[in-house]
Amino acid sequence: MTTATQPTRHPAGLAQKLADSGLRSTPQRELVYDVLLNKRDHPTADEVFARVKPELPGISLATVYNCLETLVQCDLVRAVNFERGPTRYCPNLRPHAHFHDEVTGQTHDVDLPETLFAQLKSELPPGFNANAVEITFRGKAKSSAN
Amino acid sequence: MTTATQPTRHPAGLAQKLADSGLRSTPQRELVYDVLLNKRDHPTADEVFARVKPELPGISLATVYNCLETLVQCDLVRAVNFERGPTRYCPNLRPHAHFHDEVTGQTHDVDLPETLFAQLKSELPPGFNANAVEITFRGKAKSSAN
DNA sequence: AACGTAATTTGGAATAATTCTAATTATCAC
DNA sequence: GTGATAATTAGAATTATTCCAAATTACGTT
Repeated sequence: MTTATQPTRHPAGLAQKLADSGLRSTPQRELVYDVLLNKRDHPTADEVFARVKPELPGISLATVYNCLETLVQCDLVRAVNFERGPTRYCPNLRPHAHFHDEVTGQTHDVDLPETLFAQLKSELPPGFNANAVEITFRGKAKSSAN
Repeated sequence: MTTATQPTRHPAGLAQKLADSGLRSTPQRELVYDVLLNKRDHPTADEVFARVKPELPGISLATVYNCLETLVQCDLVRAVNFERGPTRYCPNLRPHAHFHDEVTGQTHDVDLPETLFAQLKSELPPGFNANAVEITFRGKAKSSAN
């Protein structure tokens, strides 16, 4: 597999979004972002590292952590945590919840209407002001969904 | 503060619930459970350890972890995770969400109608069968609520 | 094209929370 | 009381992540 054949998937917005935050575009950051866009299975930092290394053999795990953190900071990627497991990364920016399959260990996105998030926030007692809501399901999915 | 004055808060159900699971009642387990019932501020294992040690100076941190795990197994306590922070423990068994105050770091229970949990589950695409839903809010609370 | 400055990357050490292990101790049924 | 089994203990080990200081790279200016 050569580098030339794969489309550059990131919407070119990367360099722009980075610049907006006063950050530079680097091969490492672009590649990490590409990897997240191209296989949206909520990989861990280790998994991203493994996917990125063949393309950029010199990259270090610390850099993968740095890049992921940067992408989260720029609102290009979301960090997803489930119980005490390693943090997973998700380039889906639409409002959605996560479904953790107890059998396969896989994580699936579940798109939800924004009204539902709003409704949830409205259930908060007075004085509580939420700027984020996270919803996580745990259970079994019928074979290979998503 | 002496030991004698505090009421034994656990509903005596502890020994029973433990027995139901083929487990034994021990001073360590009772004390850990008491501590959770008496100050419901979602303590970490370390915090539970600190609260328990004055009463039972010989107790070890490993035992606190073991006891907490046991209580979770018996459905007397729920483990609560927020991002990568240490696991917190919550004896509130009613259906509820958690609100993490970004300013104080405190965690508050937010009771929610069961209908809401049901409604959420009904939003899942066909083939997804959830047996648990977790809802977490992040934001600011007006001073000392809860 | 070379330069200086600052951001970024790197490898390895350090940290934090938790789990594991092997030995000791406590509990319950008889 | 005694013995089989479960629970506790102290410390080592593990896992995911962050920190650090040094080396590299990129960018804007000449």
